[in-house]
Amino acid sequence: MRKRTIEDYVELVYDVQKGKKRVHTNDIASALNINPASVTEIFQKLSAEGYVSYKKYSGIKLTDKGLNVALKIKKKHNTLKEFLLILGIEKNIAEKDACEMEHILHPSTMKTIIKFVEVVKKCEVTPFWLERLKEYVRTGKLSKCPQELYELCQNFQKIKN
Amino acid sequence: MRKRTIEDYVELVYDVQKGKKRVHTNDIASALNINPASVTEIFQKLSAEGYVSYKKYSGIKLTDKGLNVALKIKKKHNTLKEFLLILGIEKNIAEKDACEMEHILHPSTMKTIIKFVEVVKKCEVTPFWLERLKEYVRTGKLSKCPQELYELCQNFQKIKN
DNA sequence: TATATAATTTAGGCATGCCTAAAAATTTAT
DNA sequence: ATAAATTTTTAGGCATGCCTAAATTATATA
Repeated sequence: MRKRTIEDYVELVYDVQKGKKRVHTNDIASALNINPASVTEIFQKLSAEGYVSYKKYSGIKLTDKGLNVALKIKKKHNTLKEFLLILGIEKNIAEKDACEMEHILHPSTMKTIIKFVEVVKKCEVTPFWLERLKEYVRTGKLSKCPQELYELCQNFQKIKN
Repeated sequence: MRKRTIEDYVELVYDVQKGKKRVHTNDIASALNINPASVTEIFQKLSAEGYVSYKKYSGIKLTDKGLNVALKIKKKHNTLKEFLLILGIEKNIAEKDACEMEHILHPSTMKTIIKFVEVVKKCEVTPFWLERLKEYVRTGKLSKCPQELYELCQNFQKIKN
């Protein structure tokens, strides 16, 4: 796996923190399958960089700074997952890929994807292109674009110019 | 930057190798802005894992195994870049994000994206949803879906069920 | 409240991916 | 063909992200 970033940890701490006062080394260690001793080091780093408040032997708690970072990433994560789900990616895979993508995409790419998701979600019917895509993924066969739709697009294109 | 993978190196070697017999440490070092001494180590590793043939002081050359890996990644890369360009992402950013995504996406996500690109490319007109998305990204305003298109989608949905 | 148990931290170690400086090999120019 | 310049490699170093074992602190129970 790639090197885990501060963001990864902050996000995880956020998730674990729900319904708890403080997050302990073991919580993170078992979530990541790493040694509690390693988590202590992570806590020290997170603390040094101001993402958590840390008191020896009593776990950590996100600071405002940490919380903001966590929320920002959670939002990215959710949007990306929605995006992948829209495309028809299987839930678990969407979850995992979103997890990776959230750290690497350029803000402007992220922005476009946010808009993409919004547009699709505002549709009251499943968009035709999406139906067609999913069918293609499923069957390997790409149905022809119906004449009416084709003409519709052409007309709109003309109007635009 | 994230840790560079074997794949990164193989891909780069492939690019540099074009129109040359062998790839030398300096080629890679200057491309990655790292020290030639570090590249020697990379060459040794690539060689040990069978991606390149390596003879001290005379550079490397991709083996069949290495070439296959390179081609597979190049293909992924191109598809992802096309995908991002379709969504309206700026060229340089699409290039960079594709570079990151190519290493992390699940094969099934990749497969869907390949189909997505194919579908859009087969369209003889710019799909309506795409026009609409781009306008939304540009202006922040999302035009209403025209009644005709809406009805069309509804009809197709009915037919399907 | 004393003690056993569990959680946490410290100390020291290992692999990796990079570095610099110096040694070795190759290439170029005279 | 030899000296000078260039390229490549080796050797040794540093940071980082993990590890284990042992020491320390906290908690639970008798």
